[in-house]
Amino acid sequence: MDSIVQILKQNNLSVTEGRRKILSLFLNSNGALAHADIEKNTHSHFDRVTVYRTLQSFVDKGIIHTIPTSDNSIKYALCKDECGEGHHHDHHVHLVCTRCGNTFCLDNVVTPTVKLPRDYTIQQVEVVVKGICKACNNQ
Amino acid sequence: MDSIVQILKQNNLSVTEGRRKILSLFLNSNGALAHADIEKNTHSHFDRVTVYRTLQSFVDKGIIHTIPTSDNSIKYALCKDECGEGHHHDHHVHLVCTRCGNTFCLDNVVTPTVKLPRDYTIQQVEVVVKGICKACNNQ
DNA sequence: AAATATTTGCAACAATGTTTCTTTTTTTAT
DNA sequence: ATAAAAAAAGAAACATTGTTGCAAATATTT
Repeated sequence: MDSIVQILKQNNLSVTEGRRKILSLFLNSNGALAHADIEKNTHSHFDRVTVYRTLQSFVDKGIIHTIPTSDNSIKYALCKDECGEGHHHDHHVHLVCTRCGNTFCLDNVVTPTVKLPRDYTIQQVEVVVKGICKACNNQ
Repeated sequence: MDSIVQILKQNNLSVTEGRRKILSLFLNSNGALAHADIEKNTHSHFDRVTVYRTLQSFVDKGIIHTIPTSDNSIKYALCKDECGEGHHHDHHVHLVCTRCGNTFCLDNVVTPTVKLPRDYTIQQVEVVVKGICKACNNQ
């Protein structure tokens, strides 16, 4: 069985054309995708609402996660295995390439420990690095 | 001379009612503000466009900086002295309180060093911590 | 293959952000 | 202090992004 179908079934999502297509976009992209990227890649074959709902359900199931940005466009990227429904473990660093504009999850870079004063409680740490990605640096 | 007027003049911005008011909101708020917060605090006394333009000019001049979020609402906070026109040095950590919803710049917490593989270049590191702020923890 | 459950697409709406142009306000120079 | 020049504000129109309710279509279960 197709690994795309497998992922959907494992997460109790019915297998529909839209979900298959959108999930495959994530699997075949090494960078993060925004709603607009998906619209573009599918040539708006799916209703905008469907795309929003699909992304939301993928987030809910822990298949993808959101990446914070400063430019009012939520980006989404595949989660690694440790993520599941209701709990995300995104202990990796995100890189926004200022040359090509793509966003990547640096899965091998561990989020550094942040130490806050005693009267704060840490729940989650997000690190977004702006810089130049591998591909852009090597060209 | 009023410190608000002083800041505006130092940055070659003409002193208008809107800019004075919006800058004072930042000076009197310990957390970050979003466009909507400013609208609320000014009772929409200024045109929406004016607020957008004012925020943009403050960012351009290095008076405030944006904070990345995952929820499509750009937050702005005052910059410390090291920031100037064209270059921001936001080497501090941002805390989003999951209880009160406010966002704070933790100016005394130093951004941890992130080490990337050799073929990446780091330009800026943003750290956003989700957790509980001081005030919420002490109540 | 039929019944049930789920998802999709559509329409309408709400919020957020941008652009152009005219009027008003601020600054500069006299 | 005032007139000229420069800058900013406001208004209108538009673009983009995201949400909700509902009927039609598709997927799953039996």
